[in-house]
Amino acid sequence: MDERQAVAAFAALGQENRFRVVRALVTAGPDGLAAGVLATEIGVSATNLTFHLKELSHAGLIQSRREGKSIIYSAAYEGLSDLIAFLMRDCCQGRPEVCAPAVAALAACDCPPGDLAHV
Amino acid sequence: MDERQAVAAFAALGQENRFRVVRALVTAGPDGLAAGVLATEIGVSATNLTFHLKELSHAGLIQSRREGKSIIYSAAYEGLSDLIAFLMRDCCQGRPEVCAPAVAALAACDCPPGDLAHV
DNA sequence: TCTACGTTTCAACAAACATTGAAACAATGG
DNA sequence: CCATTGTTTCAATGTTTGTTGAAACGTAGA
Repeated sequence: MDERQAVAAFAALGQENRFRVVRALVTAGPDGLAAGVLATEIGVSATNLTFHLKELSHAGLIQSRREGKSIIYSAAYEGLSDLIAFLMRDCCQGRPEVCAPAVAALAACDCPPGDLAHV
Repeated sequence: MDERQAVAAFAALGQENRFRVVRALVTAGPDGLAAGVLATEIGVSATNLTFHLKELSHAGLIQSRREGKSIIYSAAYEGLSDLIAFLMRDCCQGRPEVCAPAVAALAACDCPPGDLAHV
């Protein structure tokens, strides 16, 4: 991930409705959510949602697939983790004041302990 | 850090010039950089820089102090690490696909090894 | 106190973004 | 094949954001 992509991703997340979309999709997991469901969940019109979804998709933070009449959106885990990684790489710069607290956040994360055994 | 603050921080970082300011200030360390130095380094007018600095300051990502004629800006490490922590907390949600790669980034970070011993 | 320097404020403008409603498109079931 | 449901496209609009130049402010040195 280069600077341009990172800035685009930050811009995508820097909008309330889009941020909520991402959160909803991450929470939903790999199965994702249909556009219509998302629209009601976020409380935004279908038209407007489409606009934001395109924005997020372009930023590489979400992806979509068709399933019957519905279009199912889901979080792009790779894009999200790339962003976290980029932010940490870019901001740590040899300063534990920045990245050490992130480690604490990691501990608070709900991931199954075994999956992080290699830490 | 709540959702509103996080979104504001993302929006602040979602602009090329502001992103570069933050990177320059993190790189500069706690001593920070004078506004004028930043302006030439980023390649932006003093007026415009002030605009972006206010934005970043409002988002809690930088801080300033006066030193003689100059105003010295520096990174707000707490704000930055809060943001990383928030992103990880919010995005991991029990999914190691997201946070495990962040751990790898941590390993790549240049922090003095001893400071992360408690990981 | 006068002048120079570094920075910010202000007002104006252009560009980008978010939101809306109507219309079009794609897939399904009758 | 028609009607229905779910989603997107399009054009129009209001709002926010980024940029600019001139003017003002604060500090320091002569």
